Amino acid sequence: MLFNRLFFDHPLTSNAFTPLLTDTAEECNDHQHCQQNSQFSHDPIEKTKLNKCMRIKNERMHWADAIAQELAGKKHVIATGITPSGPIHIGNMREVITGDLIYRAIKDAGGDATLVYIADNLDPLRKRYPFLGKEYEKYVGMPLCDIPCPCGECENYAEHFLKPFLKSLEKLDIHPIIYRSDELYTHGKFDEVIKIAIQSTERIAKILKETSGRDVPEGWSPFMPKCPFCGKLTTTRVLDFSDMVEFECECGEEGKVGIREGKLVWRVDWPARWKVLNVTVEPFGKDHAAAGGSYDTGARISREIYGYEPPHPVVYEWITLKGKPMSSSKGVSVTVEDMLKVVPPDILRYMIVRVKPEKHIDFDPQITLLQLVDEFEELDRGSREYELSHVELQADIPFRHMITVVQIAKNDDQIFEVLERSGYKVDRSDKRQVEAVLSLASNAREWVKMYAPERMKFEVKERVDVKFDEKEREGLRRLAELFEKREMDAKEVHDSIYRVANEIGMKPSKLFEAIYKVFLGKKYGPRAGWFLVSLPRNFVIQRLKESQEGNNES
RNA sequence: GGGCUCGUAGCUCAGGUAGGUAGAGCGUCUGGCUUUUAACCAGAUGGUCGUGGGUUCAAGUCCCACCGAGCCCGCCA
Repeated sequence: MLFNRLFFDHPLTSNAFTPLLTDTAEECNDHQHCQQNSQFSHDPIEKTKLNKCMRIKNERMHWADAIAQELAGKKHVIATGITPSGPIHIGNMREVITGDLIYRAIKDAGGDATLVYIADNLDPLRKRYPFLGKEYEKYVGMPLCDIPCPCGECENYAEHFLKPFLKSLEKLDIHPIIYRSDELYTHGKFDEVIKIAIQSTERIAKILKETSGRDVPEGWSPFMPKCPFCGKLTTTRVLDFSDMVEFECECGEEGKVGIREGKLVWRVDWPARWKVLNVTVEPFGKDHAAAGGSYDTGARISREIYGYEPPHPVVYEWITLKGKPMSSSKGVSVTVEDMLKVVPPDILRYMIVRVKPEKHIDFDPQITLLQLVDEFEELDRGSREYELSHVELQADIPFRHMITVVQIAKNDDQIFEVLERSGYKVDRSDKRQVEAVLSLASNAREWVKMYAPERMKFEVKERVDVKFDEKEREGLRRLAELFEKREMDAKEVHDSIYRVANEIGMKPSKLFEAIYKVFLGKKYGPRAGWFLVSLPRNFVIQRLKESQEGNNES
């Protein structure tokens, strides 16, 4: 970043062709010189030196900044969009996060940008998905915004899936201007582009044929009227157009509707939208990117029909779930909502931030996810990755520790007590802090429930139900004494365990096992020192003493 | 059949529009802290850059061919 600014802030001077030789990049103060000269010099040694200098600009730059740099000098509208035909999963989410990152990068570079999200709620329901009841069969072909909500509580089908998604956007600190396509159409924003499309039917058909190599069917129209009788978009055929669209429908009816009663087919809708919203940057999945795919046809329609330069494409790869492509309809998916139940939002952002859009991501909610969390928490707070991932108001408590905490605490109050004892201060009068902590705790609790391997799960037992041998009792007794004597911090406790074991000639591992058995009834558990100080001190003392009861007393 | 994207250390990835001595994190190993337990510190280890050609004084980087993975070309976003 810094190097880049230096590079670009340097004006080209009049003696640009004077060789400027330096041994190290730091010594060079005018990279423009080096750039020019490396191209014209024929002396290999000189070239080497010059190029070495130029190399400096190849220092790590985040992909979002690189895109922003490429786009510099113009006002931008970044358009994202997802069809709310089912639960929106994290694969879909890549589109919006990618857009947001570019948006932030442009802003950070001092540019002007707007982020837009378009909910394609006018798209027809393609089929009755497995998660829908039989009664939905009759809605196939109707716009999503005209179909009743599955839970009966939202305005319509589209809103049902949109609501949790929009809420997730908030959590992810993504704030696009939100459009719903039914509003864009019915409010007349698309009037113009629809008219042009219908009038250009022949030319559009030709473009589609030329780019995708497919003949469009007889009587094809870029506009799908919505049949006022059966409410469907997919069953109508356009017969004629003057001011109104004349159509016939498979339901047997025919008639005329206005151009606000319907929708452009996807391949035309896309470029039309670019024109209407002045879109200049468009992230999209690789499915649209192939030759003859919808970006190709869209770009031509945009130029040739709408006279609009198509937006800068940003192609992103799919996110797979343990190797399988995500698909809500096949049940192979993790919804954004679900993921945010399990990890804080910055982790989801980081997952997208850390790799270039064209890189494929395989998602595994179990251990890999935890590694992702660790990696993020270890990240240098000043790094660009951290900056781009970071979401305001995040509790600064390691997730792994929280996993221990929530398994000790029985309720919200105890969470704060446990945190306090283990050295994390939370100002409980600060509502936002409290909220942040509870939200992280809820993530951890959910993660344990859903994905934790057995080894990481534990429960503090109500009573000791294990008997110990003499050595073990001795070790535990001495620990109890230490706890009684004074308060210790986690490290001290941890050290004491080793010391006590050594004092009585016991293998430390045996003492650790005994401790875990006393409290958890298992031979292993979270790091002992940190675990023990998380518990109430009196309880620890009492429990250690209880371990003395049993066969040696009788 | 046509096309798009990806292939760099054991793993995850930088090295994107500028050819110039192959990088980071994690892991692994070693050493240290009277210390294997879900810890910390220090150091070390690690790659014929998918393969084969070509251009060049110089190629992970540019060109061609091939291999492997995924996807698109069914108007369906």
